[in-house]
Amino acid sequence: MKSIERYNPRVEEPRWQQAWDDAGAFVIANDDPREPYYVLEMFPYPSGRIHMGHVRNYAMGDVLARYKRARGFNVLHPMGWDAFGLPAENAAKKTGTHPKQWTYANIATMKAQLKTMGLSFDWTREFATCDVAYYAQQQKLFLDMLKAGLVTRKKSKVNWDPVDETVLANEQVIDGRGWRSGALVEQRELTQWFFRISEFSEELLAALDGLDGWPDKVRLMQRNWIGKSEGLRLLFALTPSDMTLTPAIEVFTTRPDTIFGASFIALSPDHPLAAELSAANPALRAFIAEVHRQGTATEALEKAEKQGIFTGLTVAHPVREGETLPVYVANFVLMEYGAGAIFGCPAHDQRDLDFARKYGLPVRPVVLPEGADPAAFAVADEAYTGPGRIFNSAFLDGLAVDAAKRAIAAHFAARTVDGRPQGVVETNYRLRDWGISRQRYWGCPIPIIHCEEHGAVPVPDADLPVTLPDDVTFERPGNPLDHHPHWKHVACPLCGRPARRETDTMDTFVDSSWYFARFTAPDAATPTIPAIADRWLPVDQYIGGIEHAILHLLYSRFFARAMRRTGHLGLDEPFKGMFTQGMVVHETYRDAAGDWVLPADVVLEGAGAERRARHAATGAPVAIGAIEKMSKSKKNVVDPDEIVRTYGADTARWFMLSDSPPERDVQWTAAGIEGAGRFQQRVWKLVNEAVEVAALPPTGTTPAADIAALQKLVHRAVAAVGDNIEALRFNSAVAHIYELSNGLARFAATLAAAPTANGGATLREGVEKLVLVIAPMMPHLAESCWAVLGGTGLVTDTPWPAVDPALLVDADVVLAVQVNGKRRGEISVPKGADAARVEKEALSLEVVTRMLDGKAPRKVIIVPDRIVNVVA
RNA sequence: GCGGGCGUGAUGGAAUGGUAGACAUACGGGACUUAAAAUCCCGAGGGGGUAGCCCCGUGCGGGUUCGAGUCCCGCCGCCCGCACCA
Repeated sequence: MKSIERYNPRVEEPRWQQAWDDAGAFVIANDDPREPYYVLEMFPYPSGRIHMGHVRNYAMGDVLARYKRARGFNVLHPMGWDAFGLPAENAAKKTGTHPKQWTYANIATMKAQLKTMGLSFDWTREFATCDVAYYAQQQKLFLDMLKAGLVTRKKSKVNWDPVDETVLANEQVIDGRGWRSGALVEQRELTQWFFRISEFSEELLAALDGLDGWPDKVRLMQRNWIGKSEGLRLLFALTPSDMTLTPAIEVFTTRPDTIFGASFIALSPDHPLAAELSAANPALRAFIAEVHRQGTATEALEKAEKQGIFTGLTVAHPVREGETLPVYVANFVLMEYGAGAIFGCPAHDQRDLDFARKYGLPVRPVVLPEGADPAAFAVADEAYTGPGRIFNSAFLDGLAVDAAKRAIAAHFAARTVDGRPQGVVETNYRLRDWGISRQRYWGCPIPIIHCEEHGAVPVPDADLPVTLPDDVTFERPGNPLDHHPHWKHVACPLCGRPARRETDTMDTFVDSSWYFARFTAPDAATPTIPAIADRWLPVDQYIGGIEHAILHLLYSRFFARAMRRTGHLGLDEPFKGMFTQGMVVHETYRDAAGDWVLPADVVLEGAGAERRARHAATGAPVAIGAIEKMSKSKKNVVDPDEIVRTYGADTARWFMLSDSPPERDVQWTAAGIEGAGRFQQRVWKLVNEAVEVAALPPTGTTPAADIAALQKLVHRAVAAVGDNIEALRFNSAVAHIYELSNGLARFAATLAAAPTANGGATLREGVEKLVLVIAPMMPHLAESCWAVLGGTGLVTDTPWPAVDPALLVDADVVLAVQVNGKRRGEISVPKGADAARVEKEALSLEVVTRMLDGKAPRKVIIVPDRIVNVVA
């Protein structure tokens, strides 16, 4: 047999990419009659270069897209760029390159990199969110949402960096200082634009139950984030009354059943009443200022001691006649949640207990754990928050917690304070409105004009889009749009008098909250064409990182609802299936000086405990460190370009999909990628050999049983690979492909020694199917093999191989025979054999008779076609 | 603190409550080679036995079951999310 040349991906891969391009293989039409299927991977931020995390993400999506296409679907598989964001402005500050230039150059680089991976994207639908055509539509959406009452403008507290003159996200505040400037961060009240996501709190929560194509973990994270809690809004009358202040203080509680144990009231330092009182109370003023100063250091909050200051006010105890409760301002009460004030029941809330112990307030247990002695039950350092019966509580005594909540709610509903019901049942959510104003240049301008007379006026349709000016400078701190000589000076659309353009831009999360819809009609003159969007949406399978489990996915779910209200979409849930992939991790290496070393500069020797590393160039020893997420800072990165150049895209894709389950982290290793490369060569060799062996003059006939065995192997593998791809279990699909190719190779070797006509035909058929099932994962190799096999057209246009169900079942089955639950032997019986026969055969096994030692079995359990268990 | 997940050979990992370790990597042995690489074949959870076989084994301790890696309870360890949410 002639020797087979090695498969050369460097030649073959570009060739097939060109062939797909020429055939327009992945350009799809909205009106294609085939059933639509939408596969989407989270689009990348154009940071500069593709990394291995992208490779893994897109490899997974591509397998599914190609598989579904082979299954006859019209598959939408688009790609674009999440292109607005701060890094572009930082680059501008550092290198002087304009954000636009920097961003589009990065896109060009990364697109070229993606092209070498042979991904089945419909590139005709590509867009970047910084394209004017895209953000123009986003401005229309914003104005429609404003009209629909889904946008508001309100004051809110923000982290303000006084040096950079910008708002910082919580993550950008480190130890109370700006991450970039190092300046002490201030809390400022700014008027900002908000999307009213909280309007949908209940809906967003309730709909999670229906998202059964999502990981439970993500649904749970969203549930917690929305944070629903049901309780009572309760009024406490000031006593003695002071009408110059307020008649009553309002609190929110989820534990009204513990009201008899209440021993104080605490206001948030941001509570209006606290501000009012502080005017005449320097100590209180100082306390509030101190809390604000500490407030920004989020990290310190968890350890911060419960602190408070007595305001001098007291309120009447609502159920203990004649008693009063002191009113404090306390550092642990948040203004943003509930009523910004609480009542403290120290016996049954840990924070209240800590506070009460510090300020010597009474601790009165009112919930008795099941079985506890009411006379002896006491609370020391640990509050009791569990279930039980109410005691020490007059008319609530003896009730369970839930019953007591209802009873006390009814009690307060029937009473009034200041002419209002004293208690009102209320549901609260942790979810707050989404503040989208950013004092930055490289984002979507908010299409509003501020007029002294008319307030915030929407930019008229005719004046849209509001485009970003190119001539901006980044030398001065603050927002370049604000510094621009004339951009913001415009006339009021209503009165024509001088007015000021809104210079804030939108949070970049807005851009990514509806891009999936835009892909369905990327050139439309409206944000979407609803009929087309509704045909494609929801996205059948969305794939991306777990880091977006909350914000991005929640914002997108909100946007779908907002777009439905404004007539741009006909559905609520944007993503039917969601999959969160694991990270790509790699060992870290450090030299003697403690500097990180790139894996490419490291030579590894030995195995196990003997494993050593040294520097490739110098030979100096290098310490092998922890396995961590690939990151530039630790240099434990492998460049996809390098891998594609050395091994080819298919090998990189194959390695990313094999071994690790897709939801878990995958460890990149040199051995792993080499193994994947070897498999690529093995398939190539097998296909070429099969063609030669099948063409050899026959010397006999292969027994029917051997033919059937191979066919079974092939059909089972095809079925298993399909099932596994559908379930996104790519690692299991890979294992079945290995089994298939190993089986085919063994068969080919046997046939080479004694060629037959029937064997040759069966082998060829098997190899053809192998090629078709590896195609979603190694598409270039599959095309090359297909050509060798003389297949018609491109694999890309070839349907998934059919499976003969008859070949998936056996005539005979091997049953494991257990004695007392331990496997002792096996019997082969016809499939579906009756219990009597199975029992007879099992009991006649030598090992079974020996174990039974002449006694009759106590019981024989037979699971048809699976197992026999003899209980001795 | 609250919530969730995970723990299986040297390693990554398979396994609808039904033959634990599929498949791969690394390793050992062999074939081919002057040699190496590549390739192919064989071996392999631990222990015992010439062998047929036997004992032990999925973090630890219990339980349910004819049967548990899988279900339940309690620990230990690691990872992730949220975090003063009343």
